[in-house]
Amino acid sequence: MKTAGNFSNSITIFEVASQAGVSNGTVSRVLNNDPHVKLETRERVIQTIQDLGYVVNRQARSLAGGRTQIIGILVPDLGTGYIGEIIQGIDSELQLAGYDLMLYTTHRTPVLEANYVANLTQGMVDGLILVLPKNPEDYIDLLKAHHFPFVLVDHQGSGQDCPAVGATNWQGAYHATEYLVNLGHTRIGFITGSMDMGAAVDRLEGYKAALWASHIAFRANLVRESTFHQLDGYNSAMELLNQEDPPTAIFASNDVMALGVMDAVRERGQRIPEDISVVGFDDIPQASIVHPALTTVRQPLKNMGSIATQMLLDLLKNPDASKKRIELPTGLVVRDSCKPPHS
Amino acid sequence: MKTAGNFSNSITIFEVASQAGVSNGTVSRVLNNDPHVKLETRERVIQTIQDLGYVVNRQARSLAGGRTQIIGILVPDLGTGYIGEIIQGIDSELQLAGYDLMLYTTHRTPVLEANYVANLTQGMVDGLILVLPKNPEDYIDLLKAHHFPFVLVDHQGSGQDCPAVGATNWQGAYHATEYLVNLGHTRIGFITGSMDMGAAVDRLEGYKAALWASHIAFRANLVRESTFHQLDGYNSAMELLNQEDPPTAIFASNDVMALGVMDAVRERGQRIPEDISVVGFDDIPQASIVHPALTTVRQPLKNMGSIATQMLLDLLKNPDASKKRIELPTGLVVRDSCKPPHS
DNA sequence: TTGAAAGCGCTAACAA
DNA sequence: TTGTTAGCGCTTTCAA
Repeated sequence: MKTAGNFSNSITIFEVASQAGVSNGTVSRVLNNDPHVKLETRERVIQTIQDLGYVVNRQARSLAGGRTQIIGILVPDLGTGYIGEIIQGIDSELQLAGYDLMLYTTHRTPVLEANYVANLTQGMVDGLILVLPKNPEDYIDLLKAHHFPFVLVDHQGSGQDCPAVGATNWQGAYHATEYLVNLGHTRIGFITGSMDMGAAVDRLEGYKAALWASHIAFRANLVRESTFHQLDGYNSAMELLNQEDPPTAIFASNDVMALGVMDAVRERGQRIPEDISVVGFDDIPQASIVHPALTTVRQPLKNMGSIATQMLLDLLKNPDASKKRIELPTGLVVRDSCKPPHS
Repeated sequence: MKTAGNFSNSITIFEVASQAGVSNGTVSRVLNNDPHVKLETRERVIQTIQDLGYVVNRQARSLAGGRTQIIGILVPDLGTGYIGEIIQGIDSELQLAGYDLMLYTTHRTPVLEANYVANLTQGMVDGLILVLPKNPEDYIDLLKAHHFPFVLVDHQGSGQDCPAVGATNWQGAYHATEYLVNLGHTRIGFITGSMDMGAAVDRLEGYKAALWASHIAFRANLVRESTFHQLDGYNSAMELLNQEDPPTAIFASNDVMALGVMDAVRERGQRIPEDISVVGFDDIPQASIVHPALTTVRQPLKNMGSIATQMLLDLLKNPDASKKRIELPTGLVVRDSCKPPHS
């Protein structure tokens, strides 16, 4: 069955060749920047290409062993602005380099993730960007063994030594906690993310370290293990605030949970920041929109996306490029959700 | 140059054929659900496919005139949750049907848009979903002439008679305005979207109709032409509120602008909803998060995405399927941003 | 510096 | 019902 859709009038490399009075091989060389073409010939071919409005057929190129000029990207989902920001960074960089983007959502299903990886690497894409992969161990070895170019975004590669870009989670949490301490808070609640993710662990450690540096004793009852989701942020905050001697400030491991915390505080009839200070992590678009605007640790999400892409494109050009992990600095964005505690 | 990345051990249709003791043609038939295969043979082939872990090479299939099982989707950008919601609907439906998704962002550049369309239709994808296209006139005729399957999302095809899914903009605006009128408002400000988009026009008309039905005179000075962006929503609101005899309620043509309106109201030291009521349009995720939660007209974005996808897949199966426009109902979501005007 | 030609893995027409 | 084979449009050797 012939594809219903193909535009039939697409012109091929052979038409270009005959128009320009050369062979298809020469056109191909021009297309691929092969230096073995006389300048004059090259120019004539390029002119013909433009005149005819020729565009390469990527399936054919790929099939013949070339590249697809497609980068695959695996994301857990698209629900939060968080992922959207990262994709934007990836997308703009790819567009600059003339690559296309194939998007896969795994919905946090490890099986899907592994399947996609297997499929994509069969020639569907030239490289892979894995955003917040769930079980990278399952296939990273495979990817490495086959020298398939890939970059991880925002995953703490535990021991796995491979190209990745992340943010300085530990430092970010440290600074935010320090900021609250400097405001005068001593009972600072902390809500963790999913502790199976390295980023969540690092943020907790940053919090602990800042307390320690300020000679404030760590109190386990001020910490709640949670999941990065809004409702769990809400519930954790409720638990934190309902105990005797409750915290005067709450630091949530991401903005989405901080939003949940704000709901909880309001529902208890308390005010932000007068009664309770709230800090988040990520700086998603909503953070500046909520009222009061949320003080949070900024992750340079768009940057993380574009830098990961640059790393990948480098890897594509030069497979032996150094494959190191890059940590982008986080920064505290002070808005309106924190104040000194009232005695 | 051989692709650096391809997993080299990928097995072909010929290996499957020889393992199963049939010809490649038969395997191909099984792969494409051709009925002309003996049941027994089919089962044997399927078994071998599974045993060998064979997956089709889509470039080859496409090149040979088959389908790619890839759907292209063109979106203006990824900045707002709005587009993300639509993509989610598309994506989940595609995943169900075993299609892959190729994502293109046009950044509202008509040139890019037209280029992409031309490229994609050269066999790169089986069908196209155009989300909020900017200048569809440029290529819709082309697509139609070549019988290339496509669906428009949320664009008012002005006269163009082609498959599309949108929402009932007129009705939504009518209801929201009516709601404000019923609360007792008579001076209702309105901020339009980009008037080159059909949806913006329809919303304005809905607003006018509701006023008319309530015997409230339309006043041009209560309307500001704007662009769907937050900052313009803010500026328009400022203008609206700074005139004498200002509105007691403002209806913005989308949520993002409504957020801008809220900023403006607050900056003027007024309260929402006590002093000024605010209504938006879309029901993006932020709408329920802001404080006070925004009363808005819900567009079933995710649904629009999935229904558009279903239409496209239908079109793929049956190119003669009816190509009509579908309007999904909008609904008013009442939250906390409106109150009767205080005398 | 160029041309000729052999595939890449698949589909689909044509035979058998 | 099945096998055979000619492409699809390109890249890339191998010769010239």
